[in-house]
Amino acid sequence: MGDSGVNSDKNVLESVNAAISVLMYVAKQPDVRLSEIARALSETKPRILRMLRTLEHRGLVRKDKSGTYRLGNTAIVLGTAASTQVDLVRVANPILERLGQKVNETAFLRIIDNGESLCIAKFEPMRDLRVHSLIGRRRPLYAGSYKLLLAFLPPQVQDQLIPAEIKKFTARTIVDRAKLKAELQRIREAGHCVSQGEVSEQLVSVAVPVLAFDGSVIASVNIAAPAFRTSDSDVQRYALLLKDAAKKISEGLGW
Amino acid sequence: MGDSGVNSDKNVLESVNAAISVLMYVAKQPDVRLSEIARALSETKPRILRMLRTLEHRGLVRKDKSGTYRLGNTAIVLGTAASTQVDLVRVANPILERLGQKVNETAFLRIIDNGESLCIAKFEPMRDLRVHSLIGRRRPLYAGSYKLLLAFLPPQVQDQLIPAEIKKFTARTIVDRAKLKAELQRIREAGHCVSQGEVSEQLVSVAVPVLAFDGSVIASVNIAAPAFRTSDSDVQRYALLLKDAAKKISEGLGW
DNA sequence: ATCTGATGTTACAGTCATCGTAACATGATT
DNA sequence: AATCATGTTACGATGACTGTAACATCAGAT
Repeated sequence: MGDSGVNSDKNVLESVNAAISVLMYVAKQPDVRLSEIARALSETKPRILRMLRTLEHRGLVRKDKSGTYRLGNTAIVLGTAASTQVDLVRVANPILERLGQKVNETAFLRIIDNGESLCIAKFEPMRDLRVHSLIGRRRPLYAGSYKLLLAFLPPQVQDQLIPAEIKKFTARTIVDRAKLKAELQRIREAGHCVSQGEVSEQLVSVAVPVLAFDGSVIASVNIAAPAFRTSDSDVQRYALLLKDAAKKISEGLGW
Repeated sequence: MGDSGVNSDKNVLESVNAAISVLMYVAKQPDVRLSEIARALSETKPRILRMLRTLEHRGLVRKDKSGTYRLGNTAIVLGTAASTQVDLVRVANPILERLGQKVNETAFLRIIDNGESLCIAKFEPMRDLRVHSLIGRRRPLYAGSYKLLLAFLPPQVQDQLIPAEIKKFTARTIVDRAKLKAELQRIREAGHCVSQGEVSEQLVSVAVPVLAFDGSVIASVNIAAPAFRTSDSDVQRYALLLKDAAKKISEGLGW
């Protein structure tokens, strides 16, 4: 694995790395105080102060009058530039939007990042009751429809990524390792994944793989919807629409 | 002014600051090589390498197979979080969109950042010929409709921000200092600013101030359009619509 | 009003992370 | 081959960064 240790990666500048941690903490917890950051990251206050000053100097964070910090203008500039530079997101966004509009439910895109499932693009429909989704949210790879990404990895990598202790989100969460592996096999054969309340009781989620130019799975497109308004035929329809969307994204990536 | 020097700000971590420079360079110049960054920033290659490795380790940049760097997934997460945290952008975006849809032209939001005009939100209509706009683009404060922000600053601050040598973008650019100051006075009285080809020959741009809760000017809303399809009455209409949009944004900020 | 326990801030001296040099590796172009 | 780019590794010197300690400021409690 190479980077199995705590602070293993070589050639990483410690102070820069720590500053990024501060930045990401502010991203996750807006309107946070210096002391809270120091506590959460187990750092000293002077160090955090110096880092916040540096980040503020560049506009990445902004200090409010009340003394709390939140992200600043430079973070917006950065994110906008990133959206145009990360092919996957740039290509997927309009396709996700059309898909989501069509089914009038939440659609999103997930990738594997650091052994977790990470949401990097989304669409939410304009209706009162809808599934909330959040870019940047991380989820375990073994749960619900997130497991689709796991299913298309080599078995030995799967084994490494499935933890010894599987967290039981709901009564339907698959906690048995053997059952999970069998389910992964089934997903690979079916080419899509359906989760009926495995992570949240009342939610149904369908996922489908997005292929890169070389045929490898690089992401998943998902639709998530409240169970009460999602019939079996809806699920079937979603799977088909998702496969179509995934194909379009793949093509957009230069398949 | 306190921070008038070149590298004046105290308590700024040099290595973190330099790493941010690398990050922002990648944001501006996608698919850039290590050597080019080192050259552009006048740094040594090993230093840039260490910084890129650190940024890559956190997913802020991504190294392509060809050895070039571009922004990574974490930058997207960061930017999305920033959009929801920066009040001005969050509030302005939907209002900008409605405004832009209505006039079927490009609308954007600008603030003063580091003595320049910085674009932090935009809307572009879906039509073949439209004004291109870019979040993160910086423009001089004295030119075209960008000067609206300058107009509402105290006179002595204006004097500091107007450079000795004014760059002549077009034949219509106001290069005379006295004329510029007179124009700023006129803008303040009128409450809006019209630029007819002062920055780009064929463009008309109208701008209006956005007030913060305390009545200070914190941003400008602009509409930019090709001159040939923009009549004087259009300009008048834009000014009114802009004032309406600016008022809505101010209210959204808790005016 | 005084005390208490937070907060953010400054200063400083030690040391370790960070730096640049130099040497090497790799690949493209002549 | 030879040249001139590129990216990479190693290592010793040094100064940027660190934590400690002391101070400042504020809120709440007594």
